[in-house]
Amino acid sequence: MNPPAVLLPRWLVKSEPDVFSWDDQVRAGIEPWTGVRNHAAKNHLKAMRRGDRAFFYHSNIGREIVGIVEVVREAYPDPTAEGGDWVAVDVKAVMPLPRPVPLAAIKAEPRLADLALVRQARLSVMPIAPHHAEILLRMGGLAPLAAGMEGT
DNA sequence: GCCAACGTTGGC
DNA sequence: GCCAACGTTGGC
Repeated sequence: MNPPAVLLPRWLVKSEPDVFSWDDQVRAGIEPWTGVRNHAAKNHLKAMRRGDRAFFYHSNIGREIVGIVEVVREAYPDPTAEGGDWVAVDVKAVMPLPRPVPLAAIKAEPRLADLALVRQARLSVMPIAPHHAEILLRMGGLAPLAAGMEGT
């Protein structure tokens, strides 16, 4: 049985599962990704495009990548922000990873040594290079779907 | 519970 | 504009 094929995620977003977990995301359907108050993370949110995929990571509790979400609405003013130019995007669950990928396994993989998740522990929204995304997908029990192969 | 990383604030 | 103090995040 081949692993399911999915589009390569371009991003990774973090959530503390006791605040908002993958199960919450699945239950919610479409969820506004709010509360980002870091300028680097904000700029990544602004660069997200409709249809982009993102890894969903449980920080603090679990410390593992648990699923993949899709951006369904591009950056708009964060309704939870008072002032400032903070933004939110809307995301929806695509699928869980057949095998969640723990931070420990990511750190043990030399090819992922320069991943932002490892190098910049506090960044909550980050880009993922295609070759890193492919490694993470395979570790999670999925296979990358080549661009242009959608629906085939 | 501790502490390193790092962003922000505010005095100068 | 510099930098010390402080607060927050998040891994351990």
